Amino acid sequence: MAFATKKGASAKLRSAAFKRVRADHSAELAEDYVEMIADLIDERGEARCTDLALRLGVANATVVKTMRRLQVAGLINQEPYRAIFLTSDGWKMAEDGRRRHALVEKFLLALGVTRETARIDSEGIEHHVSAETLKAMAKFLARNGG
Amino acid sequence: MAFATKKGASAKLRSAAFKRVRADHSAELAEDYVEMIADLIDERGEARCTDLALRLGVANATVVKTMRRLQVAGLINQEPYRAIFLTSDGWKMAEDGRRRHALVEKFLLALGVTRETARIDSEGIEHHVSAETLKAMAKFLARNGG
DNA sequence: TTGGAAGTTTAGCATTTGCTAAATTATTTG
DNA sequence: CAAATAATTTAGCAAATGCTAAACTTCCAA
Ligand SMILES: [Mn+2]
Ligand SMILES: [Mn+2]
Ligand SMILES: [Mn+2]
Ligand SMILES: [Mn+2]
Repeated sequence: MAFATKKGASAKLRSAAFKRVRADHSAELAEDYVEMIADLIDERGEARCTDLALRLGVANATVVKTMRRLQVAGLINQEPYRAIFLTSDGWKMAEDGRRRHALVEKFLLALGVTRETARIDSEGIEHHVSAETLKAMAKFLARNGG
Repeated sequence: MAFATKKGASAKLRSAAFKRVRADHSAELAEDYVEMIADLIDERGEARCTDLALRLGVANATVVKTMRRLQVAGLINQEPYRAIFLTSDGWKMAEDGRRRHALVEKFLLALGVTRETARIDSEGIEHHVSAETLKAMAKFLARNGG
Protein backbone atom coordinates (compact mmCIF):
# COMPACT_ATOMS: atom_id res chain seq x y z
CA MET A 1 0.00 0.00 0.00
CA ALA A 2 1.01 3.58 -0.66
CA PHE A 3 1.63 4.61 2.92
CA ALA A 4 3.91 1.67 3.68
CA THR A 5 5.87 2.30 0.50
CA LYS A 6 6.42 5.95 1.33
CA LYS A 7 7.39 5.08 4.89
CA GLY A 8 9.79 2.40 3.67
CA ALA A 9 11.47 4.69 1.17
CA SER A 10 11.93 7.43 3.73
CA ALA A 11 13.43 5.01 6.24
CA LYS A 12 15.74 3.65 3.57
CA LEU A 13 17.03 7.15 2.90
CA ARG A 14 17.61 7.75 6.59
CA SER A 15 19.28 4.42 7.15
CA ALA A 16 21.90 5.18 4.49
CA ALA A 17 23.63 7.59 6.87
CA PHE A 18 23.92 4.98 9.60
CA LYS A 19 25.15 2.39 7.15
CA ARG A 20 27.87 4.81 6.10
CA VAL A 21 28.87 5.37 9.72
CA ARG A 22 29.08 1.62 10.33
CA ALA A 23 31.19 1.19 7.21
CA ASP A 24 33.46 4.05 8.33
CA HIS A 25 33.96 2.34 11.65
CA SER A 26 34.85 -0.97 10.02
CA ALA A 27 37.63 0.72 8.08
CA GLU A 28 38.77 2.93 10.92
CA LEU A 29 40.91 0.53 12.93
CA ALA A 30 42.93 -0.61 9.93
CA GLU A 31 43.48 2.99 8.85
CA ASP A 32 44.76 4.12 12.23
CA TYR A 33 47.04 1.12 12.68
CA VAL A 34 48.52 1.35 9.21
CA GLU A 35 49.09 5.09 9.52
CA MET A 36 50.86 4.56 12.81
CA ILE A 37 53.02 1.77 11.43
CA ALA A 38 54.09 4.12 8.65
CA ASP A 39 54.92 6.82 11.20
CA LEU A 40 57.02 4.42 13.27
CA ILE A 41 58.92 3.17 10.23
CA ASP A 42 59.66 6.74 9.15
CA GLU A 43 60.59 7.93 12.63
CA ARG A 44 62.71 5.05 13.82
CA GLY A 45 63.20 2.60 10.99
CA GLU A 46 60.88 -0.12 12.22
CA ALA A 47 57.47 -0.70 13.74
CA ARG A 48 57.04 -3.11 16.62
CA CYS A 49 53.94 -4.30 18.40
CA THR A 50 55.00 -2.81 21.70
CA ASP A 51 55.28 0.68 20.27
CA LEU A 52 51.91 0.38 18.60
CA ALA A 53 50.35 -0.81 21.84
CA LEU A 54 51.91 2.07 23.76
CA ARG A 55 50.80 4.73 21.30
CA LEU A 56 47.30 3.33 20.87
CA GLY A 57 46.81 2.77 24.57
CA VAL A 58 45.79 -0.88 24.23
CA ALA A 59 47.29 -4.16 25.41
CA ASN A 60 49.98 -5.92 23.49
CA ALA A 61 47.87 -8.97 22.77
CA THR A 62 45.25 -6.73 21.20
CA VAL A 63 47.81 -5.40 18.73
CA VAL A 64 49.03 -8.90 17.90
CA LYS A 65 45.52 -10.05 17.09
CA THR A 66 44.89 -7.05 14.90
CA MET A 67 48.16 -7.66 13.05
CA ARG A 68 46.85 -11.05 12.05
CA ARG A 69 43.75 -9.47 10.51
CA LEU A 70 45.79 -6.79 8.77
CA GLN A 71 48.05 -9.47 7.31
CA VAL A 72 45.05 -11.44 6.06
CA ALA A 73 43.75 -8.20 4.57
CA GLY A 74 47.02 -7.80 2.69
CA LEU A 75 48.05 -4.57 4.39
CA ILE A 76 51.11 -5.72 6.34
CA ASN A 77 53.76 -8.45 6.36
CA GLN A 78 55.33 -9.84 9.46
CA GLU A 79 57.48 -12.85 10.32
CA PRO A 80 56.97 -14.29 13.80
CA TYR A 81 58.80 -12.28 16.46
CA ARG A 82 59.97 -9.71 13.91
CA ALA A 83 59.07 -6.13 13.05
CA ILE A 84 56.08 -5.14 10.93
CA PHE A 85 56.29 -4.09 7.26
CA LEU A 86 53.67 -2.46 5.09
CA THR A 87 52.67 -3.94 1.75
CA SER A 88 52.16 -1.56 -1.14
CA ASP A 89 48.45 -1.57 -0.38
CA GLY A 90 49.39 -0.77 3.20
CA TRP A 91 51.56 2.17 2.15
CA LYS A 92 48.80 3.49 -0.06
CA MET A 93 46.28 3.33 2.75
CA ALA A 94 48.75 4.96 5.14
CA GLU A 95 49.49 7.83 2.80
CA ASP A 96 45.86 8.46 1.89
CA GLY A 97 45.07 8.42 5.60
CA ARG A 98 47.88 10.82 6.44
CA ARG A 99 46.78 13.33 3.82
CA ARG A 100 43.19 13.24 4.95
CA HIS A 101 44.07 13.31 8.63
CA ALA A 102 46.49 16.21 8.23
CA LEU A 103 43.94 18.19 6.28
CA VAL A 104 41.23 17.69 8.88
CA GLU A 105 43.63 18.68 11.66
CA LYS A 106 44.78 21.82 9.85
CA PHE A 107 41.18 22.68 9.14
CA LEU A 108 40.26 22.51 12.81
CA LEU A 109 43.25 24.68 13.66
CA ALA A 110 42.19 27.24 11.07
CA LEU A 111 38.72 27.16 12.58
CA GLY A 112 40.30 28.44 15.76
CA VAL A 113 40.64 25.58 18.21
CA THR A 114 43.80 24.83 20.17
CA ARG A 115 46.53 22.50 18.89
CA GLU A 116 45.61 19.88 21.46
CA THR A 117 41.92 19.91 20.58
CA ALA A 118 42.67 19.77 16.87
CA ARG A 119 44.94 16.81 17.41
CA ILE A 120 42.44 14.91 19.51
CA ASP A 121 39.19 15.68 17.64
CA SER A 122 40.72 15.04 14.22
CA GLU A 123 41.61 11.49 15.23
CA GLY A 124 37.94 10.56 15.26
CA ILE A 125 36.51 13.00 12.73
CA GLU A 126 38.89 12.05 9.91
CA HIS A 127 37.09 8.74 9.36
CA HIS A 128 33.70 10.31 8.74
CA VAL A 129 34.67 13.01 6.27
CA SER A 130 33.49 12.34 2.72
CA ALA A 131 35.45 13.40 -0.34
CA GLU A 132 33.07 16.30 -0.80
CA THR A 133 33.48 17.59 2.74
CA LEU A 134 37.23 17.15 2.53
CA LYS A 135 37.25 19.32 -0.55
CA ALA A 136 35.18 21.98 1.21
CA MET A 137 37.66 21.96 4.08
CA ALA A 138 40.55 22.35 1.67
CA LYS A 139 38.83 25.31 0.04
CA PHE A 140 38.28 26.92 3.43
CA LEU A 141 41.95 26.40 4.25
CA ALA A 142 43.02 27.97 0.98
CA ARG A 143 41.02 31.09 1.79
CA ASN A 144 41.85 31.33 5.48
CA GLY A 145 45.35 30.88 6.90
CA GLY A 146 46.18 27.48 5.32
CA MET B 1 66.20 5.64 32.70
CA ALA B 2 65.55 9.02 31.13
CA PHE B 3 64.97 7.81 27.60
CA ALA B 4 62.30 5.28 28.57
CA THR B 5 60.51 7.89 30.63
CA LYS B 6 60.47 10.37 27.78
CA LYS B 7 59.29 7.74 25.30
CA GLY B 8 56.58 6.60 27.72
CA ALA B 9 55.31 10.10 28.32
CA SER B 10 55.13 10.89 24.62
CA ALA B 11 53.24 7.68 23.88
CA LYS B 12 50.86 8.44 26.73
CA LEU B 13 50.12 11.80 25.19
CA ARG B 14 49.46 10.25 21.80
CA SER B 15 47.33 7.46 23.19
CA ALA B 16 44.98 9.97 24.79
CA ALA B 17 43.48 10.75 21.38
CA PHE B 18 42.71 7.11 20.68
CA LYS B 19 41.25 6.63 24.11
CA ARG B 20 38.93 9.56 23.44
CA VAL B 21 37.86 8.03 20.11
CA ARG B 22 37.14 4.70 21.78
CA ALA B 23 35.13 6.46 24.49
CA ASP B 24 33.21 8.41 21.82
CA HIS B 25 32.34 5.17 20.07
CA SER B 26 31.09 3.57 23.29
CA ALA B 27 28.68 6.44 23.76
CA GLU B 28 27.70 6.74 20.11
CA LEU B 29 25.19 3.93 19.79
CA ALA B 30 23.18 5.02 22.81
CA GLU B 31 23.17 8.62 21.58
CA ASP B 32 21.89 7.74 18.12
CA TYR B 33 19.22 5.37 19.42
CA VAL B 34 17.96 7.78 22.04
CA GLU B 35 17.87 10.68 19.59
CA MET B 36 15.89 8.58 17.15
CA ILE B 37 13.46 7.43 19.83
CA ALA B 38 12.85 11.09 20.70
CA ASP B 39 12.27 11.88 17.02
CA LEU B 40 9.76 9.05 16.66
CA ILE B 41 7.88 10.05 19.79
CA ASP B 42 7.68 13.65 18.56
CA GLU B 43 6.72 12.73 15.01
CA ARG B 44 4.17 10.00 15.66
CA GLY B 45 3.51 9.74 19.36
CA GLU B 46 5.40 6.54 20.01
CA ALA B 47 8.63 4.73 19.22
CA ARG B 48 8.56 1.05 18.29
CA CYS B 49 11.39 -1.37 17.64
CA THR B 50 10.37 -1.93 14.05
CA ASP B 51 10.64 1.75 13.19
CA LEU B 52 14.02 2.02 14.85
CA ALA B 53 15.26 -1.03 12.95
CA LEU B 54 14.00 0.38 9.65
CA ARG B 55 15.56 3.79 10.16
CA LEU B 56 18.86 2.43 11.45
CA GLY B 57 19.09 -0.22 8.78
CA VAL B 58 19.63 -3.08 11.23
CA ALA B 59 17.65 -6.21 12.09
CA ASN B 60 14.84 -6.15 14.58
CA ALA B 61 16.58 -8.48 16.98
CA THR B 62 19.55 -6.11 17.08
CA VAL B 63 17.31 -3.29 18.24
CA VAL B 64 15.69 -5.44 20.89
CA LYS B 65 19.07 -6.36 22.35
CA THR B 66 20.17 -2.74 22.40
CA MET B 67 16.94 -1.75 24.14
CA ARG B 68 17.87 -4.05 27.00
CA ARG B 69 21.22 -2.32 27.42
CA LEU B 70 19.62 1.13 27.23
CA GLN B 71 17.12 0.10 29.88
CA VAL B 72 19.89 -1.17 32.14
CA ALA B 73 21.68 2.14 31.52
CA GLY B 74 18.57 3.99 32.71
CA LEU B 75 17.88 5.74 29.41
CA ILE B 76 14.61 4.11 28.40
CA ASN B 77 11.64 2.26 29.86
CA GLN B 78 9.75 -0.44 28.11
CA GLU B 79 7.20 -3.07 29.08
CA PRO B 80 7.33 -6.32 27.10
CA TYR B 81 5.62 -5.97 23.72
CA ARG B 82 4.97 -2.25 24.28
CA ALA B 83 6.35 0.98 22.91
CA ILE B 84 9.56 2.59 24.15
CA PHE B 85 9.67 5.57 26.51
CA LEU B 86 12.58 7.80 27.42
CA THR B 87 13.53 8.40 31.05
CA SER B 88 14.46 11.92 32.04
CA ASP B 89 18.11 10.97 31.55
CA GLY B 90 17.12 9.67 28.12
CA TRP B 91 15.41 12.94 27.20
CA LYS B 92 18.40 14.92 28.36
CA MET B 93 20.76 12.82 26.24
CA ALA B 94 18.41 13.07 23.26
CA GLU B 95 18.17 16.84 23.49
CA ASP B 96 21.87 17.38 23.98
CA GLY B 97 22.48 15.08 21.01
CA ARG B 98 19.97 16.91 18.84
CA ARG B 99 21.51 20.29 19.55
CA ARG B 100 25.02 19.08 18.80
CA HIS B 101 23.95 17.11 15.74
CA ALA B 102 21.97 20.02 14.29
CA LEU B 103 24.86 22.39 14.83
CA VAL B 104 27.35 20.11 13.10
CA GLU B 105 24.98 19.61 10.19
CA LYS B 106 24.36 23.33 9.79
CA PHE B 107 28.07 23.97 10.01
CA LEU B 108 28.79 21.56 7.17
CA LEU B 109 26.09 23.23 5.09
CA ALA B 110 27.60 26.64 5.75
CA LEU B 111 30.96 25.23 4.72
CA GLY B 112 29.41 24.62 1.33
CA VAL B 113 28.58 20.94 1.00
CA THR B 114 25.27 19.64 -0.31
CA ARG B 115 22.31 18.89 1.96
CA GLU B 116 22.76 15.17 1.43
CA THR B 117 26.45 15.19 2.30
CA ALA B 118 25.86 17.34 5.36
CA ARG B 119 23.17 14.95 6.53
CA ILE B 120 25.31 11.87 6.03
CA ASP B 121 28.71 13.12 7.25
CA SER B 122 27.26 14.81 10.33
CA GLU B 123 25.85 11.50 11.53
CA GLY B 124 29.37 10.24 12.20
CA ILE B 125 31.21 13.47 12.91
CA GLU B 126 28.85 14.65 15.65
CA HIS B 127 30.21 12.07 18.10
CA HIS B 128 33.80 13.24 17.86
CA VAL B 129 33.32 16.97 18.25
CA SER B 130 34.55 18.32 21.59
CA ALA B 131 32.88 21.22 23.37
CA GLU B 132 35.66 23.50 22.16
CA THR B 133 35.28 22.53 18.52
CA LEU B 134 31.53 22.82 18.77
CA LYS B 135 31.94 26.35 20.02
CA ALA B 136 34.26 27.17 17.13
CA MET B 137 31.67 25.82 14.71
CA ALA B 138 28.97 27.95 16.32
CA LYS B 139 31.16 31.03 15.99
CA PHE B 140 31.76 30.28 12.33
CA LEU B 141 28.03 29.87 11.81
CA ALA B 142 27.32 33.19 13.51
CA ARG B 143 29.71 34.96 11.12
CA ASN B 144 28.75 33.12 7.93
CA GLY B 145 25.18 32.42 6.85
CA GLY B 146 23.87 30.80 10.07
C1' DT C 1 -14.95 -13.68 18.31
C1' DT C 2 -11.55 -15.60 16.07
C1' DG C 3 -7.78 -15.89 12.41
C1' DG C 4 -4.11 -13.87 10.46
C1' DA C 5 -0.91 -10.03 9.90
C1' DA C 6 2.23 -7.29 12.24
C1' DG C 7 5.23 -6.58 15.84
C1' DT C 8 8.24 -8.38 19.53
C1' DT C 9 11.14 -11.49 21.79
C1' DT C 10 14.23 -15.51 22.26
C1' DA C 11 17.71 -18.67 20.80
C1' DG C 12 21.78 -19.43 18.72
C1' DC C 13 25.48 -17.94 16.07
C1' DA C 14 29.55 -14.90 14.19
C1' DT C 15 32.90 -11.05 14.22
C1' DT C 16 35.43 -7.34 16.23
C1' DT C 17 37.81 -5.40 19.80
C1' DG C 18 39.34 -5.38 24.09
C1' DC C 19 41.61 -7.71 28.51
C1' DT C 20 45.02 -10.77 31.68
C1' DA C 21 48.09 -14.46 32.48
C1' DA C 22 51.23 -17.79 30.89
C1' DA C 23 54.41 -19.55 27.47
C1' DT C 24 57.76 -18.69 24.10
C1' DT C 25 61.50 -16.37 21.54
C1' DA C 26 64.99 -12.73 20.97
C1' DT C 27 68.37 -9.71 22.74
C1' DT C 28 71.46 -7.74 25.83
C1' DT C 29 74.70 -7.94 29.50
C1' DG C 30 77.71 -9.74 32.93
C1' DC D 1 78.13 -18.32 26.83
C1' DA D 2 74.58 -18.21 30.24
C1' DA D 3 71.31 -15.57 32.76
C1' DA D 4 68.35 -11.84 32.87
C1' DT D 5 65.42 -8.75 30.48
C1' DA D 6 62.44 -7.48 26.84
C1' DA D 7 59.36 -8.51 23.24
C1' DT D 8 56.05 -11.46 21.20
C1' DT D 9 52.69 -14.88 20.90
C1' DT D 10 49.07 -18.02 22.64
C1' DA D 11 45.18 -19.25 25.40
C1' DG D 12 41.11 -18.14 27.30
C1' DC D 13 37.81 -14.85 28.54
C1' DA D 14 34.20 -10.90 27.97
C1' DA D 15 31.29 -7.29 25.91
C1' DA D 16 29.31 -5.02 22.00
C1' DT D 17 27.17 -5.29 17.73
C1' DG D 18 25.44 -7.55 14.06
C1' DC D 19 22.63 -11.62 11.74
C1' DT D 20 18.63 -15.41 10.78
C1' DA D 21 15.06 -18.41 12.18
C1' DA D 22 11.54 -19.67 15.28
C1' DA D 23 8.28 -18.65 18.97
C1' DC D 24 5.23 -15.66 21.10
C1' DT D 25 1.92 -11.61 21.75
C1' DT D 26 -1.00 -7.98 20.16
C1' DC D 27 -4.24 -6.00 17.35
C1' DC D 28 -7.33 -5.50 13.54
C1' DA D 29 -10.89 -7.00 10.49
C1' DA D 30 -13.94 -10.23 8.70
MN1 LIG E 1 41.90 8.15 13.39
MN1 LIG F 1 22.69 12.09 16.15
MN1 LIG G 1 25.26 9.84 14.93
MN1 LIG H 1 33.40 7.39 14.70
